[in-house]
Amino acid sequence: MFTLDQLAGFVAVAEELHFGKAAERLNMTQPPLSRQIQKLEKSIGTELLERDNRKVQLTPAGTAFLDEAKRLLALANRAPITARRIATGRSGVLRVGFTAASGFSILGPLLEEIASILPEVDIDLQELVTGEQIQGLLTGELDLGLARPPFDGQVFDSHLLYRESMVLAVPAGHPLTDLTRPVEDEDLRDEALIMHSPTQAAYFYDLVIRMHTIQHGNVLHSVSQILTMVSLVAARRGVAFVPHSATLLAIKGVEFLPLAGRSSEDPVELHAIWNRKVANPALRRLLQDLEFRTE
Amino acid sequence: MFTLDQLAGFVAVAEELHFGKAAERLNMTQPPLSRQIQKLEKSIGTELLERDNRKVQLTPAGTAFLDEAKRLLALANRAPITARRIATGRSGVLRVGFTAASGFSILGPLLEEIASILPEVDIDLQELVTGEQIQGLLTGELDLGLARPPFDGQVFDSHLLYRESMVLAVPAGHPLTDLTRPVEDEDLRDEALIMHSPTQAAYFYDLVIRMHTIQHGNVLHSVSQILTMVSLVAARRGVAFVPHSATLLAIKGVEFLPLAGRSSEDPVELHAIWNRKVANPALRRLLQDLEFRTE
DNA sequence: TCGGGTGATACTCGGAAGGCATCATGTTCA
DNA sequence: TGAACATGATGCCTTCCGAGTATCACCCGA
Repeated sequence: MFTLDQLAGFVAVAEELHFGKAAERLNMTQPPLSRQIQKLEKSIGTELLERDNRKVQLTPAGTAFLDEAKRLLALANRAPITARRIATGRSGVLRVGFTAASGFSILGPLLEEIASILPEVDIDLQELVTGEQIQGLLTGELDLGLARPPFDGQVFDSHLLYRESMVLAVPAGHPLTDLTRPVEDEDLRDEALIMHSPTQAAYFYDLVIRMHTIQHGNVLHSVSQILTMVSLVAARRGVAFVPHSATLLAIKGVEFLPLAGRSSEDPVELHAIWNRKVANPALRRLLQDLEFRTE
Repeated sequence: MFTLDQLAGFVAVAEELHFGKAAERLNMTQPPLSRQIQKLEKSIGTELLERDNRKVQLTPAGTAFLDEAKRLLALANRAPITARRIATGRSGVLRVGFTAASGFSILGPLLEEIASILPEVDIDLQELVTGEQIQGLLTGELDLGLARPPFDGQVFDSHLLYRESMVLAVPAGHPLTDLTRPVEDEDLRDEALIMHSPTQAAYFYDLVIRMHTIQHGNVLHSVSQILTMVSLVAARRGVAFVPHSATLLAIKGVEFLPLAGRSSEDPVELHAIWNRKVANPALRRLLQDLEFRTE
């Protein structure tokens, strides 16, 4: 049987793809690390890494094993924490990731609901973008995420929490506020636009691109946080597409206008997502009580 | 950090509720087991077992930890097995590229055969032209291609899957359908011809150029997809040389006529090709079982 | 009070793991 | 083309961990 140290060694090498750097990261020298990996491979019964004298690569088996090793280590890290929590009278921890935007609206009520179902469970909250949440759910550092599509249905199960419309954030007193009808794309032809980052906020970026005709010359900034966008609007730098829940932000000098077209059909989705391999007993109980489907 | 042996020790004691019997089950003596548990508790930071000199009981923290420990051990047992399965090719992913034309005919049966040889291997299919397949095989993004010559025999190994003839696709009711003999090049002197793209479908283009005398003034379109060609024929835009397997396309308003000369000698080849440096164990197993030659 | 049962402790020894020095091999650049 | 460099593997030494044996400490019942 292998040891957890060997797993940690393997993960380090698999991530660095370099024995020396991995050894450094593990605060040890390279030779014992080499031997660790050799022993691990021997006890597994198959090669995990392919090393010619120039570079290190994962074999297919190694790729799969890396996944399992990470999960194992995450579980091994979490188990003692859970035990200690229980020993001190609480019954566990639920680590929840959420996107900033979900914090404006659903997070509060959801937490209250969780607290009523699992009164003795500590809830550990982290604001993370969807990509980071998915990473966390994979490694077991997170139990539940409040995130936006897309995510891999093979690995994650999910539950649609709610849908909302997009609205347009404009500075107070802006000419568009005089309109008595929803804002059309045409109206924005000459407006400076504060856009979402296509990498950091891909979901919103894609949504807006899909539903609206954007004059690219008008785009001023690419930002990843809704709050930042609204702040920039308040600073009269331009207008911005934001989810309806952003109207709950009481920021002075910003008004929110309805949009015409498909943006009014609640296209913005927020999902609760979790790893299908639910490891945390508190989460399992929560999903049952909330009647989210699980398997 | 604790060790997996300590976990196994803890699980044994937790299930037996007796150090001596647990030690026996683990093929060891009782004293080291006691110390194992002590160390485990120390590294966890909390008591897991309550022992007075008469009996052993789980603490609440111990109960929760037992759950996690079992899960951990199960995972630790399974991970090497999974890795070995992948290494021996019994499990994993096989990425297969295929040309659209091969999809009409051989792809279905081939997939069935692969599925029967490698029932637990996921097959990832991508429709790609030969050039893209070769690229994918080089970068390792593809394991197996169903493609047409030419390709570099230094780098790729291949196996001829089948040969077929070229036929002529003509609109229904076209005068040529009245012929009782194969179509000669002469017959096409005044026909509008839908040709293959010399860049995107070089294989077919070269084949036709080599085997037939084409009146270049007659060429109407250069397209890369067999399906597109047949559709254009159906739209009565002209006639087209297509591989025999295209007759399997049930497109209305198209008839297929035999060709005279070398085109009737099955000149169209479809090969399975793969990188000589087979990296994917699933592929290695497949090639062996299909008795494709490898080195 | 004594004997049986049970978990903890003391001591010893073998093996495993880490560090240092060095090797083997492949790459790069003058 | 050859010398310096980079990188993973090996040999050797030392340390430390863990298992075994023997024994202790404690509780219980007769």
